[in-house]
Amino acid sequence: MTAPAAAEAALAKTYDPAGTESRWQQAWESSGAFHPDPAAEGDPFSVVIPPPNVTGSLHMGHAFNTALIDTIVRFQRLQGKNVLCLPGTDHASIAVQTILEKQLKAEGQRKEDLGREAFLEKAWAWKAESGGTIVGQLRRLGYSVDWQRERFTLDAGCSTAVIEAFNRLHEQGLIYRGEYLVNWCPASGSAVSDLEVEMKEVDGHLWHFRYPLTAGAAADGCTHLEVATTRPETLLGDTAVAVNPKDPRYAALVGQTLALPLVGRQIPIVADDHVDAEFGTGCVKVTPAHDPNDFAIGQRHNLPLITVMARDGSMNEAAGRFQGLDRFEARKAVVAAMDAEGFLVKVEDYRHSVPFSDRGKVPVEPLLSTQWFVRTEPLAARCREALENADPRFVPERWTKVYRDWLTDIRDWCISRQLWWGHRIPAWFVVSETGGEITDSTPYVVARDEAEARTKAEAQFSGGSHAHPVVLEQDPDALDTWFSSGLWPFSTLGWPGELNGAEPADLARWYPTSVLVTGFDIIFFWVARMTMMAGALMESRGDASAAWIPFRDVYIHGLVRDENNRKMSKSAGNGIDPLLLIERYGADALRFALVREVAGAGQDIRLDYDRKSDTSATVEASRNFANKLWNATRFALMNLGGETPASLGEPDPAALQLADRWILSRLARVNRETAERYGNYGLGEAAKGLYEFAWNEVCDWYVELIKRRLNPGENPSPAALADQRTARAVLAKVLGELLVMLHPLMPHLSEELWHGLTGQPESSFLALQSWPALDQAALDNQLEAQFAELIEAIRVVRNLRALAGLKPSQSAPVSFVTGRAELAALLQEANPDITALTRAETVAVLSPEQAEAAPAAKALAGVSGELQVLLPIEGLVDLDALRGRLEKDIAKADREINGLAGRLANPNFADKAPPEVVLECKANLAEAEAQAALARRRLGDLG
RNA sequence: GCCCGGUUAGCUCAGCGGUAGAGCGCCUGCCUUACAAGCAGGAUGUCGCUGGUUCGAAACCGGCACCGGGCACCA
Repeated sequence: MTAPAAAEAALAKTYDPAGTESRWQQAWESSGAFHPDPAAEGDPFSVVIPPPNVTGSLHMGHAFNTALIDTIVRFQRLQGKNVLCLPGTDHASIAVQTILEKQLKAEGQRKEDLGREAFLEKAWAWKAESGGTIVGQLRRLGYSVDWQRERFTLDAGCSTAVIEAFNRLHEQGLIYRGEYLVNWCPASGSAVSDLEVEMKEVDGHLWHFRYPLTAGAAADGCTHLEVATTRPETLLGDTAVAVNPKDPRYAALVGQTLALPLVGRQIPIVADDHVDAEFGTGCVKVTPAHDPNDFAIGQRHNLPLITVMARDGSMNEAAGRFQGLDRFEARKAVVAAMDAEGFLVKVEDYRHSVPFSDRGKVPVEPLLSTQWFVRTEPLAARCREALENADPRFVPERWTKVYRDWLTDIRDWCISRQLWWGHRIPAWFVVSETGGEITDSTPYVVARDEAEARTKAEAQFSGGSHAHPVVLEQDPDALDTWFSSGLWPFSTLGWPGELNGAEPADLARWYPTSVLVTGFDIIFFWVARMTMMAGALMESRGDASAAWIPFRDVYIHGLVRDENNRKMSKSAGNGIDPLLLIERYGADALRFALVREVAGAGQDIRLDYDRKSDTSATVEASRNFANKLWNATRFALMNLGGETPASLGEPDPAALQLADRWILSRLARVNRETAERYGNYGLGEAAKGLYEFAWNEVCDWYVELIKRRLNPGENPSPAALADQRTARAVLAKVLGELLVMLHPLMPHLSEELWHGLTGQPESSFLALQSWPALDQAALDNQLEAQFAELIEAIRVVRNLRALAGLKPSQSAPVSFVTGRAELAALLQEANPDITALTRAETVAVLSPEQAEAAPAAKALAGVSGELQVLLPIEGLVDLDALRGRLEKDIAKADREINGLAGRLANPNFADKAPPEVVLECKANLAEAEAQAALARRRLGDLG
């Protein structure tokens, strides 16, 4: 019993993806199909996936990203490349810690109650659960990644990489520690980077205050300056008022002092260009410790920094009587006090933007704090240089500018976070120097481990002797998640490897990676961080940017939006669980739907979805396509007589019929186009092209055309049997190659059907086959054009039959009239096909002369080009419908004649347009005129 | 304020110099032995507005309008 016969018996009428998908997922994984050997043959092709955060479960955006990456890597595998697709997850320091703290809070606890160690245990437990869910979801999508190489940004290997990277950057002076104004998130109790701050428009107020001059009154009688602020509580930390140096109103006052209300401090009036004389009163209160612009003014004028707020967002001792109040209460209290003491001039409603913390969802507080920073400009400069060689190459190209602009005028990156979950900073404070405590002035050493830190510290602080043992304490802070994510393309490949050893095999083989596929929303967070890190750390690979840049291409895709065009996100609560759609329609259907929607260059995709029923018409359409392929294969299995593409062999070119040559030409063309599209990130076009070829050409026409040949009936002649074999061979070839081409998009279904069709054992995989060779010789433009005419002719007949109200089962005679010998020959050759596809009683092909000579019977008539189609079925004809049809034809031809004639009548057209365009235009005009004339005559015949 | 997308059939989108397209939805007729998750046929558009370039513009250039996004930000 052959495999196909078994499959035939097993094939149900409709495709049921559930069992099929899990079966192949297990077979691929257990066989190690996607576990490549770095020593294996084939050009390397590698992708590291964007590691999803272990913050819960995957959403549709991940499914989209997965569908794109998997399509690409599966295609490259079919191209014979040595493909590595490496999976993993991200520890998402701040996001996960926020979730855990929220959980603790619900239980009435704080993390401090647990202690660091117990808290981290909880975090690892969370990671195990969420990571497991995510990995399960990725498997359900059929992701052809190497699970044996799965990584986590906080695993041992990544930790080694992070420590090494931190040390090297520190040694190169690219990491420093210092006190600066940072974005402080009171909700998470940590500093955050500029990228984690989001400006939001809020309705607030602009309070106008009067600050009195210390000197009483100036020469012009002025006794005070008026300032306006949106943040009254910060006035407690004011150390100056600034005016524009060119502002004549205040020129005389610069250098004088003001008495700061409520506080009484004397503060100077300074002149600074930052101040816009046109805005408000032209006077700005300056709070260097609580505002980035004021900080800069303070630097320029050497102003003191007075911090009036604590890290939890409450006012500190410097705030005097306001100490202990939360910042928002303090705001009210300060305003009330100012009003009471007569300093409040007025309050205006004012809409302005306020920086919010992405995670904490509260306004961030610019706060003076000692933190670790990465000096970004030298790293960015190296990346900008690389960009001159198009490293990396962005697809679509327009993202290059976004990336370059961000790398220009970049600010230093604050990398320390006051968090526990994450990579602990590999710096040790020599607390024995500062009385056992970490203060801003405690010296520190950066090292790879505590032993190395001790050696370094002893060398520095105890003269190398053990007489005065140093006491070390590791920095309690953790690193920004993106620090470890920034190392992802090489930390996952084994970097840094053994000390002084050769490069790890994976790194040597697969670095740089071939392409990074990700959404535009993390170009700054992630893409640029990776290129900057690589620029500093991959120096051993040489100076040429192509050697160290972590990916040759960056394929940027859009976001998945919901049915209301909103970005799908967990917080908005409008996410769609991919598993729901997978369960309903299958992973292949979901993947195909997502890729098919992507066609445009990186546009967002809108996935239609009915939340009441959990259905999606888009995904359903793809499911239907899967079912179509299923049935096409089922048809083949029922008609190949137990043979396979291999046993049938290549069809004999001499035996090919018209339809065979046509479909083989189309197959070759689709092969060429599809390979090109897959290779150029034209994934949506590849999907659409295959969909149309499979459904509209193979199923609708080719299969219908060969049914007759596949079933030669009782006692077939040897010629009929030979022709049956030819049709079988072509069908098997077309279907077999189509399945290979579809495999990157619909891996499970194609794998299943390919096994059914080829009878290959379970241990052999379509996923590891070769892309079908392109049959150049089969390409035939002229044939494809002719065949399109034949299809059109058949359509006209069908249309006329529909007009006549003929039942599909009723047969009717058909006549074609054409003056073109080639077309006549084609129609003759296709006579049996036409008969079959139009239920023709007889098919006659006549020249115009012959038609003229014959007595003009009442007939349905239609035209296609200059071809006339006649259905002489007097009596059955609905004359009005027929007239309507002819009038429509005439109107259409007339419109065309008008347009074409008008164009030809324009002397400029004949002079300036290319000759072939003019000729084509004339030909089209002649045809349209002939068509109109024919239709008019037929209309006249009807009386 | 600066930058980037988008505006084409009821919906979702392709087309990006030579006579307007697909899928879904809609209408009509069909259970034709692969598939009703199907087959055949059909209807549907001042291609946002406005100038210009061109023999010819949905497409190229300018302006405008509206929608979406990013960056910066004046207290």
